[in-house]
Amino acid sequence: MKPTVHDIAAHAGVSLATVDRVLNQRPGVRHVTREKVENAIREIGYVRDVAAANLAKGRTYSFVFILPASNNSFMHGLTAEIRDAVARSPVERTQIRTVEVPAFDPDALVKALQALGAERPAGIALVATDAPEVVAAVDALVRDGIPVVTLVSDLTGSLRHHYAGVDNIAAGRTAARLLGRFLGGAKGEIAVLAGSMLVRDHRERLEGFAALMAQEFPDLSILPVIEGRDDPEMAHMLVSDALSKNDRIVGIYSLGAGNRGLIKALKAKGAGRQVTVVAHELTPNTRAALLDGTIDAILNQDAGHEVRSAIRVLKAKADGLSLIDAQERIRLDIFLKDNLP
Amino acid sequence: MKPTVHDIAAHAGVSLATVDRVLNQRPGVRHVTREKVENAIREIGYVRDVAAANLAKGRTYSFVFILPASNNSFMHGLTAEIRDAVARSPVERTQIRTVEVPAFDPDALVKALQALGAERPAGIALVATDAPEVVAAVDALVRDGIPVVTLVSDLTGSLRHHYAGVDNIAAGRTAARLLGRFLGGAKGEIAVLAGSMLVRDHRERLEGFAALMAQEFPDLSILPVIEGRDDPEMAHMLVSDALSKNDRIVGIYSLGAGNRGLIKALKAKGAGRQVTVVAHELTPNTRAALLDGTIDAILNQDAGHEVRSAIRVLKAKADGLSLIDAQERIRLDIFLKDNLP
DNA sequence: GATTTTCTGATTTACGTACATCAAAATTGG
DNA sequence: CCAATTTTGATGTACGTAAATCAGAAAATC
Repeated sequence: MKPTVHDIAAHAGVSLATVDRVLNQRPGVRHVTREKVENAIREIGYVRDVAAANLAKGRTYSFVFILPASNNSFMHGLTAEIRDAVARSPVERTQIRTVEVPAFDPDALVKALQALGAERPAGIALVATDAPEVVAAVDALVRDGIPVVTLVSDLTGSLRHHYAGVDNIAAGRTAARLLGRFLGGAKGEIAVLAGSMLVRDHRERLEGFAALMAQEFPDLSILPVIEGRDDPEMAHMLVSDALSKNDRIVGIYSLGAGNRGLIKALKAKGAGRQVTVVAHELTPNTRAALLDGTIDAILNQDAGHEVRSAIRVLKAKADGLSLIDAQERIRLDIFLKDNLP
Repeated sequence: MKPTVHDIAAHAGVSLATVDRVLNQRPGVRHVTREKVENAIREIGYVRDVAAANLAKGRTYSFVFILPASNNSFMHGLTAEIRDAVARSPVERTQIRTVEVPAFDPDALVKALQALGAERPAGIALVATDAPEVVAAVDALVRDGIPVVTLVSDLTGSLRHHYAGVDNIAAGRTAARLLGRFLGGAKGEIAVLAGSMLVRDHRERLEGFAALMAQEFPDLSILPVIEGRDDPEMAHMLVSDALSKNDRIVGIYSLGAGNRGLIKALKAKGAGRQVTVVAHELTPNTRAALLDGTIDAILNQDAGHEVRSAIRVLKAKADGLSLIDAQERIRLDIFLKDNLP
């Protein structure tokens, strides 16, 4: 049978109350007594029954998700996943609230973080905007004992407990290898469509992409990055333009959102041409384009997995429990026509 | 606040005991009363607190995993993951036991299933061998009310509650597309190395592979399947032989285990040749080969995810809870050099 | 040695559910 | 209508932990 608090008490020769004081780090226990109890815990291999503990505490975890108010498919998907999690939340003793902040606006994010610090939620998940003041705000929360995880976009150099997102440098490298291999030794130029180079994940993807291209596919040269601001209209215009002006373009890497415009441009201009395309994020648009051959491969991060992972991590941190690392690793999904979910 | 059994009782105007009788389908409740209670449950949106319920029941789920006694890296990885799950099991109120049966032996599997039926575990996960008598044995268990999930290899036509594994036809198609695209329009022949065509997953992979090859890459022809029985020695010999005899081989699809032999053969013979290779299952061997360029892509199923998913599903079935479908979908991971975990 | 302060023990209630028992009420059969 | 039966109510205990109270013991202070 699993050992209980009573077993600890018996084994350590102390009372239940003392065991409780030690377990829940309440004051009023002499050092020697505390050690006796801790030894007993170790010796009989006690593990707290979290379910019973939470039942007793009547605890509900209140988590907050801070999201940028971006209007693209990926963010819509993300909020949908959070909604689903909210729907499940009563069962899991969690209470999840989302806060929207203007996108790419460090100050607004900092304000939101500071406001949250005052209410002391059981945990915070945020899509980070990469700026020193945000790092400082996050660090302040962490020092204050509030679990913080970054979602989708990380905050390097901060004390955040965990990052629930993909390795974007690896994603860029993977995209480069796919494009390079699919092009099978052809010479030519590669266009890169990004949202904005101000966003860390986009920068990182480009960095990985460019590095691997230079290293392994020297016959393919990368054109100056097209910044479409994740906007379909703008992407459409810019890509159309590039394809008309430059007929040496053999491949395109779309590392941001706004793929609707890219696809439209490809369908119009691509008729007579053979352009190999690798894009990010599986959405209804990119899925259709993959199936009809406009796009050759899609790199994806599973928003549902990210949200669930973030919640699991926050919960574990709040309870002081350990994680199954492999389970919390967010994978970079590669989708071809044939392995779509 | 979350409604409790007391709220149901108050709302339905009955006693707690009656609510309990309805909730746990105990006898002795008139039809009309039962309906009153059920309506109340629906109206106030009661959901049973599973943690509290299990605490009260003192319940521990006893699950059994039935595994083939195969000696390859994938199965070793799978058993390692199960071991990890066993280590975590006390925390999750589960008790997991594994049973080994001879590989590819339907009769042995049926015997094991029947023996288990007698002890009525809370759930069974099995790596299925595809045979009618196994289907019958599984169906008998399911009819008897025992949750059953298939792991890694499915049992089509059976009543199993769930399959925790990848879509092997899609895997074969994906392999074909990768090989075809990587070969970039080259003409030539493709060798296929399988374990045995008696195993359903291998058959399905081949089926998907052949279908897509024929359809989209007519310049690549598939050679008769090499059956290496998932044995490194045998695979080594057969592949070496094939490579020596046939210099039109430009690609290899290894859809089973025993990749150690394949890699050895490729390293010996491949020096002067350019053979594109897609293999299944990420193991220390295949990982090294991917990194050194001997293998070009690895298709993988995450054994850890499969095991955890199987346990979650069994638990949900045992509790009569619903699942998050997306979470239980086992993905086909595609690994290139750059996105290895 | 008396007094204050710091620890420790004993005990109780609570969380939400399961399960058992016994008595009381309602229903059914004859 | 009475007896037999079925249905319902009232109540208590249990699961493993948290948290609180209060009394008593031990240690520290003077």
